[in-house]
Amino acid sequence: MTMDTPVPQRRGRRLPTTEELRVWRDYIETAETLRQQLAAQLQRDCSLSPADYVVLLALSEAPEQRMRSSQLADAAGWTRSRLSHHLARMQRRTLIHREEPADDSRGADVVLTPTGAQAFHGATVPHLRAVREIFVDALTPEQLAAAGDIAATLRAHLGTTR
Amino acid sequence: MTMDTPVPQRRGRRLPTTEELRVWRDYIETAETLRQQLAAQLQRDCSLSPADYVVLLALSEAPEQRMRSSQLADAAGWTRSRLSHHLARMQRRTLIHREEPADDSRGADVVLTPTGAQAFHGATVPHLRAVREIFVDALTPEQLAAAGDIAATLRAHLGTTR
DNA sequence: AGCCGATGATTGACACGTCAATAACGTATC
DNA sequence: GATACGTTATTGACGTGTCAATCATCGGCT
Repeated sequence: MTMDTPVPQRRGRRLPTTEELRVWRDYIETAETLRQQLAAQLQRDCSLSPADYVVLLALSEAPEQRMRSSQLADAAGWTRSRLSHHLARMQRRTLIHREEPADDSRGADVVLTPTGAQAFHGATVPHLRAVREIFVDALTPEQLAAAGDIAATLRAHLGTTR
Repeated sequence: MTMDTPVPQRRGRRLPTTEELRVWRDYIETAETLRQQLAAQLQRDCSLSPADYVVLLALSEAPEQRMRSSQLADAAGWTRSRLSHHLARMQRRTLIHREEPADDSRGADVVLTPTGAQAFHGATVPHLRAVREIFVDALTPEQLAAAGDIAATLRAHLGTTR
């Protein structure tokens, strides 16, 4: 995209160098491309979005394949709002349905339907295979370890600055 | 650190191990979190989205601060459709406007407005600073180099499989 | 009992992105 | 110069995500 960039540096190295910026863009755009590829594969082969997959995975592993809405939100690291919207869409496709629990009728129990369970089981192997092909197989064991290390470091750093 | 894999593996190591899967999730979720943090910062401080920033950057660097729609799409790595929608939104906010070029009136020239130029100039320093704080400063020079290397490897691998 | 603040979830408006269809224009070919 | 084809860009429908507002319920307190 940019070959050289006379970016205003100086004053105590406040801003990234062009090389640092290049790495940043490579990092973020590559991750985005991978996410996108995986999503396309999952959609094409299984008619599921990555978000669908996350929900179905969590429910599949849950006792009785049901879960409180708020627990699901925490498990996925999602906003309640986001989850609510997404569950509405999934319910339209009968992948899940919602029940009012006996103990606290503010909450909602999200339950995996047979359709949802079937969709998930059909999706898991192709999805994992795609992860292997697109990510794991591309990297040497050393690179893989480094990738894990970098992600952990970035996460830890996020915790300190926020 | 852990070398064993208590997951249904075997049959020619077709699927990722749990460790590989953990790294994958860390990788993709961390990138997503960073993207999200940067977007929030840019929105809060400058009322711009990352997509706005990409467009404004490209136009700022273009001769006469104008560019063919298709070139812009290529530069950003976007679909024409995506660009079209986004330009419509940006035009509503008077960050850019469109003109019909003389030579080929199928095309559209996208032009930076004064408002757009001002928004970009106000955004660039805070944005670059945020990139430094959230990404560059978190990593050692070795990790940064490794991140660049990994991204390049993944990109190269994508090229071969697609 | 009645109020009140906290909690769990939903909703509406809007930004963003994808896909498929379409419109408008250029270009070659006969 | 009319037809056919490829290119450039836009549009509409829809899925997805965010933010702020809302609704209903729970639980404690007086």
